[in-house]
Amino acid sequence: MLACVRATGLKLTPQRMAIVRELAADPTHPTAQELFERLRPALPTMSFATVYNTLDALASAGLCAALSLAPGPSRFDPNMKPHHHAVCDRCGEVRDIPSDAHRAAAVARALPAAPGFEVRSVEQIYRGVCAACAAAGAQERRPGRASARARTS
Amino acid sequence: MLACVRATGLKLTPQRMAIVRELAADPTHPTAQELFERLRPALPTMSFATVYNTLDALASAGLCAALSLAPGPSRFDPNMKPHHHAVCDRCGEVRDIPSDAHRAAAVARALPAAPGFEVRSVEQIYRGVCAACAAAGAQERRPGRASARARTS
DNA sequence: AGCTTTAATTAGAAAGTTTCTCAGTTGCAA
DNA sequence: TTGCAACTGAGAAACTTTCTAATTAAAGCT
Repeated sequence: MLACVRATGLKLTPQRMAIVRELAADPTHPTAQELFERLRPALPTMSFATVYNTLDALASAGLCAALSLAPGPSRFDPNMKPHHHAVCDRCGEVRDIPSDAHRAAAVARALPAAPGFEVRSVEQIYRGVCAACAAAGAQERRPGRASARARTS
Repeated sequence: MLACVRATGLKLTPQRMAIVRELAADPTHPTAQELFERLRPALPTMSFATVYNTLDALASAGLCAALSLAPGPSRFDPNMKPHHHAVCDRCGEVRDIPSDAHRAAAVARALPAAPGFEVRSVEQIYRGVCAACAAAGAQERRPGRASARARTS
């Protein structure tokens, strides 16, 4: 993945290398804040804005994806192969779900309900409760910004 | 819908009636800010927090859905029937897409890739460019928080 | 290696979004 | 009608993201 960064014209700085390495190794879709805190010991002078800038640059270059699937901060996904996501309404955890290859072929088909809308990708969102939250019981809620309203559609 | 508000134990205040009426009549998935500004002429003393509180209460009661499908503020959806969404990567517009009834039956099926995850709903997200943005040309971007990184997966 | 160009980094401020506090008000069940 | 619990309004606070300006550093070329 590091080689890809160069290939897109982005400069290979130590901060970027660290961010890319950390993100590529992490399947849990970390937030910018989480990455920042994990990297702070190694790069104590790195600015928080650099994490945002870098993730934004990576996403713009098509090297990672920014996910906004639930309230709260964006999460970043190093997996650029087509796939779906399972989102926990309690803790906000996002998990990859491999997509059936045959269904991915439906991408770019016109939407009868939205004439003129040019579809570039289709993803499926499975909303529910992850195993950990289910085990923790019904009274638990994730700290901070999540609440019952995290449920959508 | 107003009757439903009472039915869930929520009190029927003038503010709530106005918010519910405005939201129910609007298929464009308005943000809290948009609703607040539209209602301000009629309810000039209403607080912005009241709009958030009310929408949160409605969503918790299952009378509307809070959508977080793209960067930027949450959008609210009065349509509680199962359906999908088309999201414009440029302007952030969200449009309803009716769901095939037979596919909705797949809800609650276990996910082999995420054992223990209890699926409560499945929705499909079509990402792309809406007709208006496509007509406006490739150089246009939506104001504020959107950018190329709005693309996900 | 040194120079140049250009992009990236830092730190902090600012903007935007959402939640919280608390005093005062009001819907509504009894 | 009365009392209680829930709601509202106003502002502050917390959180997320973007921006600014000055400095620093990477990449390509000699």
